[in-house]
Amino acid sequence: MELALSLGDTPKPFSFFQKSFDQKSTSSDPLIQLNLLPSTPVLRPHPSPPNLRIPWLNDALGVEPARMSDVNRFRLAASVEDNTDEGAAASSPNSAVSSFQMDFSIMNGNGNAAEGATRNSSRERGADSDDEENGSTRKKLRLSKEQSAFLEDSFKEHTTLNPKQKLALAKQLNLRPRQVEVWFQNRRARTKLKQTEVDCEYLKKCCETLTEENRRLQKELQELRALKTSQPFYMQRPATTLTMCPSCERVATNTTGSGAGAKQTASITAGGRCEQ
DNA sequence: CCGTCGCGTACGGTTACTTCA
DNA sequence: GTTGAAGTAACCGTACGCGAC
Repeated sequence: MELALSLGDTPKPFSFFQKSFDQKSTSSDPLIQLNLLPSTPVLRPHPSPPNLRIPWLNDALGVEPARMSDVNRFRLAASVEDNTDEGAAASSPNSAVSSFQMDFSIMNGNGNAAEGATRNSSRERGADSDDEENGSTRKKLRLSKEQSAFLEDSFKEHTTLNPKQKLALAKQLNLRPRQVEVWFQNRRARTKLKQTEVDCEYLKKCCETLTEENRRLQKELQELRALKTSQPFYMQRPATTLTMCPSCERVATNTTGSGAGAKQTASITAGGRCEQ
């Protein structure tokens, strides 16, 4: 039995980010890709919102910037300074995303406007009262489906982010770089957890197979012993040895003569292979 | 060349919050 | 309306790599 772990398509080159970011590539990132998810085309339109703009991609494609009307946009003004926690790189004039805006208004899960409003309000609350106010309480805001989907897409491209990529993503999704960072950390953890579950399942199957094989061998051994006791004339026959065939792993007799006993199992040739 | 210091980041573990049945 | 489980954003402590000194 062979159970190969194939958890996704072959690792793709990091074309997505690499295009616009430093061509020299921050090679400090080991490219280990665990694709547990079904393989998906890199530039598929779904589930990314239609007017979600990938700056380094859309710039190349000549796509118009989208307007942003999601509650998260309220963070935008602040987020520019907000990037204080990650340095000022985000406000770099060379940043490909400096003028980027996005529109999350079309989304909000399940098409449920009320739920969306609720989510948004809670998110807005969290966002508005973010780190500035009381740094003591932990705020947890739910990422929108579109934000999550976009992060997922990015994750499929690369499971780790260099600072530029992080800033760009943060800006694009109107999140703090720290949020993007945390999301990727958690996502890697989830991937690893899933991988562990898959491994466990595989080992479990292996265990079952070995148990079954053991049962079969025990039974075979028992039969051979029974055969031996029921046919005492064996003792008078020339010496017979039991040999395991290396190719088919079946027990075979290696006897110097022929007889009733030899019919029960295969015989081993000089080359050590059985002849069945 | 070697030690160490600071910085950034990844990771494992945990907590706190949200959602849903 | 309440509750428990599941999912996940956020945090903490630690380890490691890397460049500067």
